[in-house]
Amino acid sequence: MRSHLWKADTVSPPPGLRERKKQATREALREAALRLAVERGPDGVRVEDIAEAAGVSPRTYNNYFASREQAIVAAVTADRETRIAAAVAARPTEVRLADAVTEAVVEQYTNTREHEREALLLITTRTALREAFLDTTTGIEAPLTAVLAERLGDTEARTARVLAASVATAVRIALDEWLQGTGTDAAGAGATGLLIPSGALPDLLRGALAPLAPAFDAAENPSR
Amino acid sequence: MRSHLWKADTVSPPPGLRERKKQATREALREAALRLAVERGPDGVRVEDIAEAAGVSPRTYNNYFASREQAIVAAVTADRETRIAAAVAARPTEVRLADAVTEAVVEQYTNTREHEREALLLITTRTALREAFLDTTTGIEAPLTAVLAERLGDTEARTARVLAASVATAVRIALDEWLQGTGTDAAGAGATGLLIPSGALPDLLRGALAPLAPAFDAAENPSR
DNA sequence: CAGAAAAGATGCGTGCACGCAAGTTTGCGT
DNA sequence: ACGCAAACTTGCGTGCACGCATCTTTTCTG
Repeated sequence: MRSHLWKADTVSPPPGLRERKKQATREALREAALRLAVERGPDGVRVEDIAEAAGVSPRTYNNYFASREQAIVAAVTADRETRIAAAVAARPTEVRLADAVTEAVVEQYTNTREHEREALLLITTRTALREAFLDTTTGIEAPLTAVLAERLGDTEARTARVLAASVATAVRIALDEWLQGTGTDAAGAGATGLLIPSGALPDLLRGALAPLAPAFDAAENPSR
Repeated sequence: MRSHLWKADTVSPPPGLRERKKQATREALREAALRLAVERGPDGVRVEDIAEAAGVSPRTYNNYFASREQAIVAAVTADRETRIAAAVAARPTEVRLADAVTEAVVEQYTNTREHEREALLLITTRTALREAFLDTTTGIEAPLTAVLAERLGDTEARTARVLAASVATAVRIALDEWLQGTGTDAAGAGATGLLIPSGALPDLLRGALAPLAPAFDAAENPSR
């Protein structure tokens, strides 16, 4: 149930009651996770607490999230992966694909709400939360693969998947460097006045994605 | 202790007694894990059993491996990641870097001993073991980054890391397709006479790594 | 409209997985 | 040779994380 199989086909019948209740439960869990983590500190929240706040049992919690950390970071990333794919799909086909992907990633990772900055600050203070946050980048692969396959042609399905997965891993590297720069547990924990310089993140993302541009160019124009 | 920080500098003083005992413990644990998994089936082995067979406590087991599955697959992969990096480093610098990496990967993933084939068959029967096996590809990044940085020049450290991580993720995709082709839990569990067609793996690996070749070429010859 | 099938929620039991503290072993410097 | 620091081992307690079985809710079909 946690593995969300994403399909490029966005025209689908309106979801039924069961599907709507599932989404509502998922959102309730991740909002509760983040709210409690911010209120009590990340160590003061147990799965039992989150489940109770969301009105479900701890067993149900584990049907949705495999760990405490996953729910907390889910509140931050909130479907960012599908938004990245949608942003790439929305760009005109004459835009260089490598540029389209890069700008979509930069756009989605810097349009942060105030609430999210607070959550990111929280995430930097714990190793398990940082790892879970970095792990969310794997969610970029499936939706982006679908968009790239459509753009490159279905015969390039393998290429689409490799390129999409490489984008995900480049994003992970950029975020890892970014979070390292904000201070690790040893330096960042308990530190006061620490701010996340989001101005640096676009440069890190562009720098991490740049080495992949030739691969995108070659896939887009195989005759060269 | 589980995160093994790999250094390209291979000339180092001979390890001390403590280091040798750590390595011996790690090897004892992974050999015990695999032996017990083969003897009793993967579901018949507990961490307590593995620890006892290796002569350490369960707590010590978790100092070395974060899960039951990690020890089992560690017996299969057995430092393959460092061997890949060493194989790339050993190739003459006039060999195209993309080719060097591809051939090193293919070589290290197909030189399998009979014992390993038995373990791979076991791995295909359980989802958790397959996921853990795929996760081992992340270990390719650090050693390969060091080799690529040396080859491309230290100013390209970021590029080296992105390319190495992309190789790791391409290998993961190839292995995922390969394991899917050998049958999933539904089809493979309990199936008799199922063989892993290792002849197909080189093609899958080459196919997965091919889209990254232009990125390697551009990094190797930036003036073009 | 009613019954069957599918999917979700939950309790229970089991096996972890990890932080912490205390004890032991190894390495290093004098 | 000895003392101290670093690293490792281990017991203990706590909070999971998951498989299984059972019950409930939603969807689908005749």
